[in-house]
Amino acid sequence: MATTRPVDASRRSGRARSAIHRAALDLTTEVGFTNVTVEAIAARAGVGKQTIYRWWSSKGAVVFDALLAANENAAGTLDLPDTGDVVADLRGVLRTMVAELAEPANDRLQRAVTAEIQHDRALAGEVVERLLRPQVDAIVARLRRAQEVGQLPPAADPAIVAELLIGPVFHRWLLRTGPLDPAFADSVVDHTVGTPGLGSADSAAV
Amino acid sequence: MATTRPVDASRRSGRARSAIHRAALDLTTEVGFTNVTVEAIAARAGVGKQTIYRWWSSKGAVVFDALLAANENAAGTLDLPDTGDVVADLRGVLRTMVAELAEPANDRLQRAVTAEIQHDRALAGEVVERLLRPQVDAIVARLRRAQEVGQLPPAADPAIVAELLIGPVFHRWLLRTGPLDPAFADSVVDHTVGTPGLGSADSAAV
Amino acid sequence: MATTRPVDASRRSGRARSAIHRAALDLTTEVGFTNVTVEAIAARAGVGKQTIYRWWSSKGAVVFDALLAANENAAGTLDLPDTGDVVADLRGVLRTMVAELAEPANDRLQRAVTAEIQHDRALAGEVVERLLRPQVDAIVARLRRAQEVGQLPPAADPAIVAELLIGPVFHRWLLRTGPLDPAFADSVVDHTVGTPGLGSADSAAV
Amino acid sequence: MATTRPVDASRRSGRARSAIHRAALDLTTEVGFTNVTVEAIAARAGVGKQTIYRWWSSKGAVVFDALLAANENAAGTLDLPDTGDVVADLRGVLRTMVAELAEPANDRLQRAVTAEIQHDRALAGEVVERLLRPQVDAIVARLRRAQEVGQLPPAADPAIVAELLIGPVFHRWLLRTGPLDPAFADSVVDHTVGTPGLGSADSAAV
DNA sequence: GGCTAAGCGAGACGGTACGTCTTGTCTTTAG
DNA sequence: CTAAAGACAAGACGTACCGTCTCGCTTAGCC
Repeated sequence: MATTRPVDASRRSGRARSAIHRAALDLTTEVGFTNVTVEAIAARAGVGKQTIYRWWSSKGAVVFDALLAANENAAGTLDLPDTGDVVADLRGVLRTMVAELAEPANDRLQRAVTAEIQHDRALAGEVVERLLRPQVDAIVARLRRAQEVGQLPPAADPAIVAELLIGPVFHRWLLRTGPLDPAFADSVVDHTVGTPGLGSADSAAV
Repeated sequence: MATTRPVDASRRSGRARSAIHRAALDLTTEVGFTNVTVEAIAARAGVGKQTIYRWWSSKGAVVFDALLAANENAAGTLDLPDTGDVVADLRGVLRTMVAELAEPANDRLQRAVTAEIQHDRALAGEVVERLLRPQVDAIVARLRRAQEVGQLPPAADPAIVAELLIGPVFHRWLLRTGPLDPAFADSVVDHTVGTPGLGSADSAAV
Repeated sequence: MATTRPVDASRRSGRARSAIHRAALDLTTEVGFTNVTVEAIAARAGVGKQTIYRWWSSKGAVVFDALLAANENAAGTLDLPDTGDVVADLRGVLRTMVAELAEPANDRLQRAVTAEIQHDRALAGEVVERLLRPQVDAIVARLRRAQEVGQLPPAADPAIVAELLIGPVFHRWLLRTGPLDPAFADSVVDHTVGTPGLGSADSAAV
Repeated sequence: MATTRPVDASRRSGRARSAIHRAALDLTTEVGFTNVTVEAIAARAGVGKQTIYRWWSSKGAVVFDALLAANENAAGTLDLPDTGDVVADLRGVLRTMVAELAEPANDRLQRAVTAEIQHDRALAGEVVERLLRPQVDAIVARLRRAQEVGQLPPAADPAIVAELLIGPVFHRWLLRTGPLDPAFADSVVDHTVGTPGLGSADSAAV
């Protein structure tokens, strides 16, 4: 060509970065995190291994960075719906959570993440802060509004209640202790914020 | 064990078996599951690698079998104390759970197990059935007794309530979303079976 | 056999012995000596490994014992034909030798033997004495008769001449330095005992 | 080298290559070819196993490549002395050959080579062409000069005569059919090119 | 004709080496 | 001058055999 374009190094490096992100995510869902190799990511991304090692410290770091980047882009709003009925709203939230975890690609990816952060505290912190925390905060906010309108006793700690909701779903999903379906989601919500008098036989007797 | 290949087990060397178990557990707590190698286990146990591969299919299988065997031996009774006060009893159970997870060696081992079973469904099933299930069942039994004496509303599903108790603890431990201390254990119990009227603002208002 | 350990041979199972012999020979021609394993011989013969190790000291010992036993059975007489024409007779001998070495199964087996005896002096001795020596002796005997009837100069050492005949054929076969065909066999005989005056230009000039 | 896999050799590390060559040769003479292992070569050379497997296909290939390289360096001239007396000259050649084969380190190495090339045709070809052929060619050249000056009958084929000289020495050495000493070397030369009339009793009678 | 010592088939055992794979660093080469 | 391509040292992988060692079970031969 007559006019050769000047090589823009910053743009090129961005190309490599996103190619690596894409390759990392694709490979993880295709063969599972354990079977992903740095070499495979480099090959798939059309990139030298050194280009990966220059910016990331390990396979884990690459894949999570990719995951976080993807999530951040797709983030959108995390405001929970507020129909005025906190039980109905939370049922919706937990049903969504259950549905997402049931989706195979998601399930695989989340399990890989959960497994991996068990031996990398730094990654763990980042994943929790950037993927999980926003979700929890949204629930806490919704619970606070419920408290304001008297749908939740003032004594209840919204932060604890949020964990009471998320914890069992997470537990059942991760350990497969039972079927993870909408019915379970509803049960958790009902036992936590829905059933009057669950807290004590006395109140039920009232 | 279920995780072993069904060869002729009658000729199996008990000496080798227990040496491998011990080596596997020791190494896992010493260097962490990820850094354990089959070769190291074999060397430490004074055993040929083939003797490991003859009876187990992977590093994971060895370590879990070791863990399960150790737990089975130490099992003893799983009956929860029944002081008549279900809230107090459950506080005790969760405080114990929290304390155990706080113990470094235990923490490491449990995290390794949890991470590993994410990519081995067979192991996952076994771990859940043999390590977790008994614990859950004991809590369910205790809850049922509470129901019989009117400390828990008849409408509550003891199985769900048990997960409401365990789930949040597990979640906070695994993801380190917050401090895992006795206070948190108490909070979970209180919000789940202790606080009258948590279930609804109405009942609290009564 | 000399290569076996002197246990109590009276109880020895003939069935096992011959099954091992057969398996050893078959496997050697099938996959080559290097790829034969004691375990494979045992399996093929339907025999425990210990039964082999009880009577032989190594894979080599088994295969050679098998080979020697087979040869001894098939031995018959080694008398060379004596048509009165020593050149014609030796051409026949060498042509036969060449033809046998050209036969693939034989070629493989002989090469395996030759390779193996390079690192087992005891086996080497036995192979030479029991497989090679009779052949050489037969040639020497024929040469002596030729000498008696004046077809070979009295000064020639029949033992040396025999090696002059066998050596080149063996050399060309083992190292594949050239085509091993009847023409070569004839050439060797002719240059050694056939061509008048090969020995010196003077005699040729006579 | 012909025994290597045709990867991109331009990037190859000369340091690794020669360290491997040296280690291979040293180990072979120290413990014998059979007891040499690729792992030991790698360890001794301070090299990863993969670096060996990247460029050679087997232990044999490494050792021979090392041997060939060493021989090529040390090659020098292969011109045989020409004193005018072909018998004396050839006696010298064969005595040298005998002496070299009698030297223990050499004996071990040559036997190992000879054994090994029995199950690797490619290696066999290379060894013959690069180690043996030059030697044979030198003898053939000397014989041709002898023919020109009438010390060898024109009818004799120098190539065959060369094999008549080398073959028996090789045969006796490899199979240990008898003492390999200078006397034998002389005998072979005398019976082949030295003794007038060995070819026929008639010429002797003249 | 029963006892007993052996040989037997089987195969687990502690080992060694195999040839492959991946890691993270270092080096070459082409654009 | 940079970055792809990929060689390198290291070391674990899971497999194949080694030669030794029990196991029960024939089976031979001496009492």
